[in-house]
Amino acid sequence: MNPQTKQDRRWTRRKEARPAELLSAALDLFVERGFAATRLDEVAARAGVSKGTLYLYFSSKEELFKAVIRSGIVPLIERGERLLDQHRGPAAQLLREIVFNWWESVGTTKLAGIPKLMFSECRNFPEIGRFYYDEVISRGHLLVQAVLERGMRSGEFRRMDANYAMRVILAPLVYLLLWRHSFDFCDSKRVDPEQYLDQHLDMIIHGLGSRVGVEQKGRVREEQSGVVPAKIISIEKRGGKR
Amino acid sequence: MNPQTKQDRRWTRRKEARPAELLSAALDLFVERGFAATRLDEVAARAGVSKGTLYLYFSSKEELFKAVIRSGIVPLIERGERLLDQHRGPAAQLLREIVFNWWESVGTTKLAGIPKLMFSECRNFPEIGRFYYDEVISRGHLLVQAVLERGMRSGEFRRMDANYAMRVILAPLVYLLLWRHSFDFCDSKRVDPEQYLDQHLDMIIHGLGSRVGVEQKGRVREEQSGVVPAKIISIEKRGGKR
Amino acid sequence: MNPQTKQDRRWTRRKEARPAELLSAALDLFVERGFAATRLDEVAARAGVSKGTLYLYFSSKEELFKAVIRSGIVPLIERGERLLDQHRGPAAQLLREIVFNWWESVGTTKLAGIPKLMFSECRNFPEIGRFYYDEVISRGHLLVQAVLERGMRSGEFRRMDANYAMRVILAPLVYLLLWRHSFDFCDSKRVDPEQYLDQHLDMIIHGLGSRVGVEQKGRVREEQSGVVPAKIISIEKRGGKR
Amino acid sequence: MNPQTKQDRRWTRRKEARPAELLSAALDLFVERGFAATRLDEVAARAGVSKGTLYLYFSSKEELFKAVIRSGIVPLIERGERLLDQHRGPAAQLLREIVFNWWESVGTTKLAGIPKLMFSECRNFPEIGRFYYDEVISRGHLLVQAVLERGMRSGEFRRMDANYAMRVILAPLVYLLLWRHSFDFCDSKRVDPEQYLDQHLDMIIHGLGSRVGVEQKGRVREEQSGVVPAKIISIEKRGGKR
DNA sequence: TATGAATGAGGATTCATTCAT
DNA sequence: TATGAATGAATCCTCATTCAT
Repeated sequence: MNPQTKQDRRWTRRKEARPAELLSAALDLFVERGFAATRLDEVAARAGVSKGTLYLYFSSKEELFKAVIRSGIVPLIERGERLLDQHRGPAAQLLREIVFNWWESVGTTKLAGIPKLMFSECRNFPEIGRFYYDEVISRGHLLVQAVLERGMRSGEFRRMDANYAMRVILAPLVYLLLWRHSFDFCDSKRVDPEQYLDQHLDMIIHGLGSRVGVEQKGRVREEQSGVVPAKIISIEKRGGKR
Repeated sequence: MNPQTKQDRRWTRRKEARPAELLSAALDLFVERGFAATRLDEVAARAGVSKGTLYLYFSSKEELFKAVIRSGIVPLIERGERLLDQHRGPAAQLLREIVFNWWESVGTTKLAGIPKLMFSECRNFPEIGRFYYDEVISRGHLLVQAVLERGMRSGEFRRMDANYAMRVILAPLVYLLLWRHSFDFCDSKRVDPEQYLDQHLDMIIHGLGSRVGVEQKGRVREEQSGVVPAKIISIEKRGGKR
Repeated sequence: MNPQTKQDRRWTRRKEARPAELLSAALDLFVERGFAATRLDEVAARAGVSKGTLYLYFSSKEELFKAVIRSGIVPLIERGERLLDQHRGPAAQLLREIVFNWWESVGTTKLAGIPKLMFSECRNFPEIGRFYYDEVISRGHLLVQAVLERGMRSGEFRRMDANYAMRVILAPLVYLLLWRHSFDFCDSKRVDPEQYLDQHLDMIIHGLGSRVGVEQKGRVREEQSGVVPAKIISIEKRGGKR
Repeated sequence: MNPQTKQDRRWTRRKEARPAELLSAALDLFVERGFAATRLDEVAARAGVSKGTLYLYFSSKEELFKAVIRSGIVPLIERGERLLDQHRGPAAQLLREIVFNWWESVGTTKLAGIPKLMFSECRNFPEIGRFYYDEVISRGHLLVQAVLERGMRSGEFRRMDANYAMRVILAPLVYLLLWRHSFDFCDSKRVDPEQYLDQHLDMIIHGLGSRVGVEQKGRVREEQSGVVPAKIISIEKRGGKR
């Protein structure tokens, strides 16, 4: 490999790498500041190029924004969908796998900022919002709902409205990402994401209630004795109000 | 009382209402568009005054923003705290009460937009973020944590890390507000908030697991003895990775 | 008249005068430099306001341009059309009147720059070009054509293609304006517009031909007999080429 | 001659043609859009080269502009001057010949766009304007003036101020070019240039007046003897105003 | 207190020009 | 010689802020 070739390659790589570098810088700043408050100067500076260069690759700030979103979502859901197809075994296990898989492939990467960004901006860019909804959110919804339905069919989970249950289950996952890109910096108690996810899964599967006693069903923890009349832990729905 | 007086009074009322009208208009727009993308022109127009008038009440856009946040949070938590103090009975009941109370007093009002706003902007206004964290979030955290701890002390709830459990419980509540101010408009399935909250409370208390069989169900943790057919619903933690 | 009133009036006048001042400044610069090379800063500065003020009255550079053209053409042709309606007497006289009237009301004012501007820019702003064509040029054409036809009907002018004749007659008039806004500054010989117009009218009416013959004078119509020693001044058309 | 050589030759020809191709493309665009609104990108694209290549031949946009003008004017006038030298016969004939010659050699080529360009830009590039004035305009002026003077000396034309007459005669010629590069596209009536030029020459030579009477030919002016129904066609100068 | 005209700093975007290949 | 990626000065336009009335 002669120097010429090396040069070429570096130059070429450069050119091919540019869009990705720019998208990365833009993602950071959009997530941090929001669309409007992000200056293209800064994006360019962070990517190590001049302002003008940006326009060689993206024709406007809004196009850059769209590209950031588009480029960030491609693989997000597919992995989960594959897991759903392949998994044999308890639905709870599948759920756990999906959740931690998602955390690894999304939660620990920069892509984790995209939900924060989309929640902030989807009103200003309804078109992109809808795109994101269709490509990511609704697919995520379907995925979790499918898991729930599988569990209900098998009798592993009790019967419930899968749509609502799905939303309640997803909420803490997405919320984790939102939190980490907003108030986390105020939070005196460092939250360990995996422990948080564990807690979430645990609670979803088992609930809060302690289930001692014979018939009872919960589970028992070391310290807990407790003869608990289970009624106590059921929550009466309030009288029909509203 | 002569007409003049009446005029005066109306005028006065008007004058006194101004800041509130402005704050209301500003809240709407900040929530909808974010801080940067909100124009003071529009705020003024929506409040029915001229742009100049805004500056009689708020010395800058940022001050207006602060005022919006400040004015929006005053009563948010206090009600919950009072409930905590006064409540006697099962913790689950208390939790349910707090949740629906919060929904009524916050979720169904314009104040529901503030969390969306704060999540979007707290990185741009760390000072306000911290203020909001201290005045609202951490108090909410403490409140829920207190409920959990009460439940655990009484044996109604099983033992767990109250900090993590609290976060997992709060997440779907806040998430509901965020959703309603962002992607809700894309959502084909209209989500009924109360049903959603019901589902959330139910799942938190009882978990997903079906309680059909007699003995069935619980689960056992590694260290726990117990002859449990628990495999079915227990979720094995993945091998230590990470 | 109390001071208050005076103040008001000055203020009011100011506000009402602004657009006109801006249009005037813009016309100057557009004529001098063309659309693209005119900076709005300069327009504002020449009008004695800041850049931002411009945008209170015109929403973009192009709108300003349109407004300049529109505001400049209103009265241009009407006077001529009125003359046409009212005039009794020889068509040549009418023509002369129209020409000098036009010179006075347009040629000696800033409006004289508009044709130069439109000739330069009509390709870049075809819509405005067409507007100008419809409102000004075609009306000018019709006006002159009407005069010619009146003269031909009365026998004062000889028969000819009124469309072409009209164009040939108008050309030097418009050209005078174009010249004065372009090369005039290079021209060592100061050209007196009125003398130029005189020469034009004279030549149009009488032609170049010398009147050597004695009695000479009248005129002959094509269909009219007449033994004409016209060869001298007639120009043989070249052999059919093209 | 081996293929290599052939290649070379073609290549060379290519290389030598480059500047001309660039000038041609630049002329088109400068004429169509004006100097400021023409982008070098487009010039290069139209010439089929990259933007960088342009700078191998012209060191700046302004230099390109100058080159366009310079290269476009070389032969414009010379032909007319030669005609003047060689012509024997009536001045009117000479004039006709010059006009149609000019039309053929300039009016029907791309060079016809240059006057439009110069009229638009000469204020922005006074130096080039003066150059153009000296090299083209003033020579054109002298040429026509010479013809007129020859005609006056020979008695073919009547006495008049040759400077003004020259300008009046030239105006419709130049105007034709300007028109064809500006408003022509709006013009519902397609104008045939040759017919236009014919009409122009005819009118200049003979005037508008109908020539009745037998011997006829000229025309009569007030001061001229002759029992003339001249009032009809003479145009009274307006009373001294201005 | 209320207005709204005026301001000008700030940011998106364009494009002539440079330069490494 | 030819390329086209990169640059950054220049310019349009926005909008928070001021201020005379």
